[in-house]
Amino acid sequence: MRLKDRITHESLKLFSEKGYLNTSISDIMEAADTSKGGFYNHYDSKEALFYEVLVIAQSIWREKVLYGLDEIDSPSAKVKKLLENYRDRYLKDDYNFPGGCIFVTFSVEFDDQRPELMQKVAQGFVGLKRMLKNLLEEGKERGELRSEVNTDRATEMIFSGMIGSSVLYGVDKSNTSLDKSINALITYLDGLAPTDFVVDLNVDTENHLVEI
Amino acid sequence: MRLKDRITHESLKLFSEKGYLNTSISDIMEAADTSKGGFYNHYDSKEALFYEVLVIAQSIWREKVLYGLDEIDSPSAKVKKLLENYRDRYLKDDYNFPGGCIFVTFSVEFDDQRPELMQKVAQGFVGLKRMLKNLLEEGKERGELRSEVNTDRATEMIFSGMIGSSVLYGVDKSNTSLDKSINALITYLDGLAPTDFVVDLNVDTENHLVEI
DNA sequence: CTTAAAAGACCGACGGGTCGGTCTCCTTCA
DNA sequence: TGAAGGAGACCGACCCGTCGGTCTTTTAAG
Repeated sequence: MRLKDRITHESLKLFSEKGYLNTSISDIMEAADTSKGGFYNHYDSKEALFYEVLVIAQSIWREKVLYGLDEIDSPSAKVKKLLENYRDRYLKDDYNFPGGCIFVTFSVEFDDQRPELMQKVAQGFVGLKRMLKNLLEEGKERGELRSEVNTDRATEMIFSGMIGSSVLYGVDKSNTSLDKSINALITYLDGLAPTDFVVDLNVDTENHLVEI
Repeated sequence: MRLKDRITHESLKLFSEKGYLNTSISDIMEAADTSKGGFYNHYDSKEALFYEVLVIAQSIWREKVLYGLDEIDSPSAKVKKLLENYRDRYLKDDYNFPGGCIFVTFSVEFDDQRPELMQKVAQGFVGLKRMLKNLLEEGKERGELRSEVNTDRATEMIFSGMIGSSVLYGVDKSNTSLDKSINALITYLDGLAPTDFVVDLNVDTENHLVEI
């Protein structure tokens, strides 16, 4: 692995653990086993490194979270797969993001403080939310979601649930509690389907509508 | 306002905006209009200040978020009121927390980095989650929630939704989008009630069960 | 031998924290 | 009653370490 790649990769990990502001260049130098000269030979400044790392992080995010989605036709199954990927392939990815979701870390440390950096990070959030919204809309059109489901509110639930889950995963670093919170979102999504779609809703009692 | 109170109050605000690690004592000195001597006359260290500010933040949180709950008998109405308080009285409280939820900020900057500080913050999360769980359990026992509702999953949804909402509020600082995400949680909560409880579900089409 | 990569000495700014000192106000005793 | 004394709030110069960043020197590959 070339030095430049070592620097970006170690920065990715350190930023996800400590954030950008609290990671010093000496931290990065040590992790990448290099020196000031080695670092500044490849990057003009810490901020230049940030922008490059952000782009890399976004591309890894896409590769992890959107994995296998294009092989799925059903929009609601796509959302489900996205949540599973988010849980298993992205948040649990210790190799790239040992400190949890790097975008959440960035957004918390940059708001009120570094609006120019914040903006770049926020774009990713907007994109994810729009994607969720579009998938749910399309799922509703196809009859995969009940007709009275409000897709705006469902998007809010899933989106804020994803962000909240990753914050809480950072707090306790417990795989089982991450599974619980993402699985709650998946069950919620399943619950939006029409009753004749429900095959594995796994609620306490099954299908109370029939009982009425 | 005495100097010590000015210091704690300004620290509260600065910590909520910039976090603990990225707030310097000079920032605090400037905001509280004092000097090194003035600061260290009241606090032994920056960390000692942190613990005091944390306790104050928690007591303000309780006062804001639990306001009026003891006058309510119904557990599910308590959860609803809590969410409204969280939205209107806590997150929008610019006087004390101009940077949004201080606990989220702390938890993101401390995980992987300052476990001893993290622990104190995490206790608050545990307490809130347990409170939500207990209220939903009790609501279910009283028949305010449908019998097939899984209170564990419902707790996950509301809890992670609250955390996610406050992160996203920090990102865009928009009252309307905060309202949207918290209102989605409230609507979700309403949706857990038995059908004969539903009076203002305000979904797109009303009460599809009747139609069947 | 050339040249790009990497090393590390060095710089000024700023971090948390210390310390000698001043100023104000309250106590105390003639 | 009023001057002496003492306590503690507050000030700011200073300490040492670390920050991001620069620059010259050394290394090593072609």
